[in-house]
Amino acid sequence: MNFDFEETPTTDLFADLTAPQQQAVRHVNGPLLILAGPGSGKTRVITHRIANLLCQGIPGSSIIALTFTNKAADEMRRRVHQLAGEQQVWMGTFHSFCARLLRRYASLVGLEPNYSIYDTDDSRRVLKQALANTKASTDHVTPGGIASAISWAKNGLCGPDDFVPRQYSATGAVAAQVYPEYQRLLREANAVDFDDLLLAIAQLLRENAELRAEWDDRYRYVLVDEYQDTNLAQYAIVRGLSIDHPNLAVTGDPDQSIYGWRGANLSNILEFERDFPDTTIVRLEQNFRSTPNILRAADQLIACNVRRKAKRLYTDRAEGPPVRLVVYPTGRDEADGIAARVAEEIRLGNRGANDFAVFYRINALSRTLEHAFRSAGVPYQVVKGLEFYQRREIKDVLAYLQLVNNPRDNFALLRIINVPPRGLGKVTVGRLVAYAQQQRLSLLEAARHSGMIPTIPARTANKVAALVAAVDRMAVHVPSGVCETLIAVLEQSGYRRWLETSESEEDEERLANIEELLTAAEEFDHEHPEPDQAVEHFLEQSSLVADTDAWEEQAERVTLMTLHAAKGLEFPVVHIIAAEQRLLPHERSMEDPDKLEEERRLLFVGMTRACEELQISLAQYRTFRGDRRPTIPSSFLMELPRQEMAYSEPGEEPDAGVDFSFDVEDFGSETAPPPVWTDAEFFQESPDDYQSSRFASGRSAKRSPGGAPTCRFPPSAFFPGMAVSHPQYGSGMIVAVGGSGNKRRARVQFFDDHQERSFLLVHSPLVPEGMEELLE
DNA sequence: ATGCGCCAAGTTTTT
DNA sequence: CTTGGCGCAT
Repeated sequence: MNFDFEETPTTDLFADLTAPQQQAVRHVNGPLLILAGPGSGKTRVITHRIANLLCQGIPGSSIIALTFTNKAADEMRRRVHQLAGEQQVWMGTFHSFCARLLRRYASLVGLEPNYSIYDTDDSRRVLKQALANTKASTDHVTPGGIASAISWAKNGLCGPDDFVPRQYSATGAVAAQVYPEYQRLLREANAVDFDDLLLAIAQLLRENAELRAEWDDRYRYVLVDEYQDTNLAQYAIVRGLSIDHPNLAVTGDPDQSIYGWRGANLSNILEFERDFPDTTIVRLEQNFRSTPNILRAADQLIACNVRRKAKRLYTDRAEGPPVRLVVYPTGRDEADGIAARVAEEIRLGNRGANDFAVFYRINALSRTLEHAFRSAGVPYQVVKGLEFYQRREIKDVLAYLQLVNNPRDNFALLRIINVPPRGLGKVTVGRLVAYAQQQRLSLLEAARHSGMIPTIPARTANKVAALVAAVDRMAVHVPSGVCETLIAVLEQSGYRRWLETSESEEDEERLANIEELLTAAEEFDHEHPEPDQAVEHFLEQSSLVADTDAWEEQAERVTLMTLHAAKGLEFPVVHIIAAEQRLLPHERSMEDPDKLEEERRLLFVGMTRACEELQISLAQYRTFRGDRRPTIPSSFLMELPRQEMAYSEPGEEPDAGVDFSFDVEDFGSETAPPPVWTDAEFFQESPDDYQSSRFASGRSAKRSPGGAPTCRFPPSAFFPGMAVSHPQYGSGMIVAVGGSGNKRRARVQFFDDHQERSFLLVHSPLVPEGMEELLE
């Protein structure tokens, strides 16, 4: 509103900002790199800067702000609105921006404007079909591996013909073979996958100079949030929009880059200054979020990374309670312990449920937590990556909508051709597909001709014809908006009746979900008064929203989410669970140093979400994939400032000076009690000592005379049941441990010679299985 | 063609 | 422990 706008004096935009923040907000022309540490008021700076640009008389329509998540875009929009009123500024995700642009230029890349957007699940089906069509050998490769190879290629701007597989890579070879067919199938169905959205626009901007100049001119001020997470395609897009008018402002933090697996290229931010000459660099290093205790721990951890821009984090805040490290006997104890602690704080009235968050590396770890919180009667919400829009019934119904919007969408038709069941099975589908291929028709067109397909019996052809007629009846409603079309889909497809007549409770829930979808559709219609493109835009939105976006900030509930989902958020109290080898550095990221650094950044992101209290925990035994295994403490724990942290076992006061020792009787007993680490044991070496002893004593550690530890792992890292290897005796398994501290011993059964041997752990060259590579 | 049941596999993170 | 894919029996 104009009124608001004028009531907000320019000076207010700079009030309560630090000097560096003001500098960034004031910056108008030329490239700007804002290196923003966690909690440094980055969003504030971006929104104030947009408001400032508007104050300078720059039209909102020439400003574009690109984010990675809808959540970030919504937040930005809300805050800019607050500062400067309703604006024409485009604020949205890269994908939604590209989707919109691609509608306009669809024909330039062989698409029609009503193209479908396939999510990962849909893309999988296409890939499966492509694999079948090319008869590629699937030995030694997984569909997932091929999918990510293709995705990787697209993010690196490699089209199907430029793809050069890595040598000696089975997956690469198959991907090279399948990629063109995969792409052909997508185009045939007038569909794109997520990566295509970026790829297509990047290529357009690169190859079509006129078009590039037009959009560069249109968006003279470009802002990119989380720049450290951009991949090559996104980089090309940003670059293309910033050549004639290089008023590009990016914010990011190399230490918070956690999407390398998705093709994010850390070089984009590390080399921004080289790419854009005369860049102004602003460093936001003051942290307004966390206590110094938390900050020091996070800072010391991240200092272990090599690929980074050194950065000093500081805060004016007062010291808080020490960061806690807690060891629980099992994963269940861990969950129960946290839930109990949270429940107690709430009961005492110290905190509300929404003050707490629990982070974990993988979604699978949420189950135990959910169970614990439910038993403890603590309200919680799980922020899952895939929820609503991935549900079968939602995807089914949306597939009808997709088919109606894009009649060439073969995969949508394949999905719903027999849902609800209408007697059209594999055989009929096969005949339709064959006919469509032979006649070069879309599947729906082929279905229209079902009566003329000799291989299809008349009775079946009638069923097919009925389906086609139903789809046609749905299509009639498209101009009237999403809600009406959706209702037509539910009626004409028989989907609603199918669920209604079902006895199962599951189907009842599905019906409820569909009602929810209808509500969303209604809302959408309400917000988008022009009904002609409503269905298309609704589909676009539903495929580009993640459920992370549905997280309710204000709800009185504990938040449970993955470390990835936590980025950009903050909570008074944060718990990070399962700080264990193979889980927190995830097992698939342990060998590659770059990936290991990314895991470290992930933990860094998690830690820096905490404002007042931070607890990192692990379990000695964890049940995973059905079986219970002893764990190895995360190597990252060795990189924290252990001397100033509070270490405790559940039930113990922090730093209570616990001293557990094992009886020798425990040796050899099958049911040995879980191993226990004392503070002293666990934190035996400072990081520097740890590193130097690691690298000084090579693979076959020699016994040093003075009694200094030569083992490269703390004695407490070894448990009964753990697989270990020995440079001389090969691999074996620990059958028992005893003693504590430097006297802790392990008895190992070796597989090679079937002998049992006993070791004084501090001096042993024993290495936990799978950790050998870590030692170089 | 449908539905059931078994076996197998595969599990990071998300637009 | 889950999901999904496949094969068999009806």
